[in-house]
Amino acid sequence: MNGNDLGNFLASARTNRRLTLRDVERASGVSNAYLSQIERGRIKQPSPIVLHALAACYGISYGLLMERAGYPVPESGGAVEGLEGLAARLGSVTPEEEDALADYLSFIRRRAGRDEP
Amino acid sequence: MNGNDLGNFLASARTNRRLTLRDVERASGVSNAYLSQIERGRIKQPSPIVLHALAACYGISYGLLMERAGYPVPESGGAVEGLEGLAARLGSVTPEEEDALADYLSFIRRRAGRDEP
DNA sequence: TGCCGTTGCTTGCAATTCTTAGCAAAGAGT
DNA sequence: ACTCTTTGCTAAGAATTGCAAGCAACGGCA
Repeated sequence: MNGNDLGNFLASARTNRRLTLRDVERASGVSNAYLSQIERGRIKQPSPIVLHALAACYGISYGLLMERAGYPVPESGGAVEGLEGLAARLGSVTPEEEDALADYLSFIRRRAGRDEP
Repeated sequence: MNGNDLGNFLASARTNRRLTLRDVERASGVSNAYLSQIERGRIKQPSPIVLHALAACYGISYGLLMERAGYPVPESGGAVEGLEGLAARLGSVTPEEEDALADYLSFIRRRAGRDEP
């Protein structure tokens, strides 16, 4: 919809770990109100300090969050951006879930390929 | 004097290159007014985007400027364990596909079990 | 002397970040 | 019904970033 990217990413990272906004507030020090604004796209570029706290809370890469927020990242050329991004977003995945996701992606692409090249 | 560090660093970087504030403005896009404020310590944490532009202008390390500004610097690393297989299977993924996969995983988990993280 | 361009710096001002306080809906327990 | 907690979310404000405009001092040149 909107040019959001970081918000959806952080929202699914949180919900997939089954954490509430206040859980993350206690663990990271970022207020639940502010976190909600980030997830809903009201805040476009949170400070790197906030991103670092959230990365530590979710156990994902700080550099990846920097990239998602639109900040330049020292070393990343963005070559493997898609893979790490998805992995960080989904959290740990069982082999069964892995199979299901792979199948579902194939399904999506097959269906999309009919209307949209 | 102050707890300044970034300002003095940038000021000497500029004067050692015999550049004026307006030279740097033209080369980096950062206004001379704002540059002056940074050098004098009035601005404590410029955006990473500004730091990146200045680093490119002076030919110095962006990560170093981030560090001087008091931002956390992404340490190279940060791999997510257990997801290499999935990432290798799925290949590169568009943001839209990422959203769909994240939603689908939430759907799977909600349906499969309510007791297990 | 007067005039003009350059330099560093300050002054408003708009836009953004981030917090505290609080609201409405949903749920569980009595 | 009622009460209390938890959840996501919003409102209002303080603090900060960043820019356009302008100011005072300096130097060069006729």
